[in-house]
Amino acid sequence: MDWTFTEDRPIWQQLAEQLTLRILKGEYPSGSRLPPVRELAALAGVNPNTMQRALAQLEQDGLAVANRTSGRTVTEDGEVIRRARRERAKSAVAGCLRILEELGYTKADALVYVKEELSHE
Amino acid sequence: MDWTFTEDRPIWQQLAEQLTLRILKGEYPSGSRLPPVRELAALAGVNPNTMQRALAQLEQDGLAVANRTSGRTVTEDGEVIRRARRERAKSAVAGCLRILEELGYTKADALVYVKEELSHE
DNA sequence: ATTATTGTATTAAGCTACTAATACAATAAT
DNA sequence: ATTATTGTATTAGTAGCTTAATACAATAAT
Repeated sequence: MDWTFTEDRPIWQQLAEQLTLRILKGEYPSGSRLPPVRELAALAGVNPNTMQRALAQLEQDGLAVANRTSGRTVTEDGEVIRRARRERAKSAVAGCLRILEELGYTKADALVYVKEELSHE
Repeated sequence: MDWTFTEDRPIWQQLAEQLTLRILKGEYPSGSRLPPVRELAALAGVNPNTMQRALAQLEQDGLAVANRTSGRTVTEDGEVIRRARRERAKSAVAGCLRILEELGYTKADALVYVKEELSHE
């Protein structure tokens, strides 16, 4: 992954999202140790404080646990991760369907549209 | 509509999106006159400048046209509106599918998921 | 015991973005 | 000609973000 950011939102939010994605993808498996804050910050090219802010978000989400001096690990609760995965997928689909509905697409229309997009992708 | 905002993004962006949606839905038809900046601002409960900023975005998108003292109208180019509709729908679907793919869903999985969401909605 | 590592907290500075208040400019209405 | 309406521009204040520099706390490693 490449740690690229857009300018329309705080970097720490984008960092949190990308870190979360890596966990959900299994790149940082449940129970595994995350690199130190300073190292992650260097990798992403941001200030350690900014990375710290992002990691604090992950902890609030229950995805990571900080252990004083032995670093920080991904939660060992696999269910938390699976739930996060489901929620992310569900909100993505729901958000998409909401927009299509707002635009006046019927459910049937929406499905056809999704199929179409899938076909020529 | 209710002009509600979240705190994670600039209000003017949210205003622009909601105004755009109204146009795409036909609430403000092609060629029709939009309420004055100050009136829209009052309706939405924001500062006129903030609304002005949102309207500037609509003009940049080609959806609205400002006429010095005779107010501001929705573009008369229906094609621009239809294109905006398509783009909005397409990006919604594409964004959703991108997220599902990132999470490891296959295309078949994604379709099943969408169907499921549609069924119990 | 000492040292190195790691997470956390604090303070400050620079910068940008958002919002607000107000003034200005142009023209339609009278 | 005057007035009211409308879009636009200017200025300023506030808040948040990012970075930076340090310092502290806890504990694993030696």
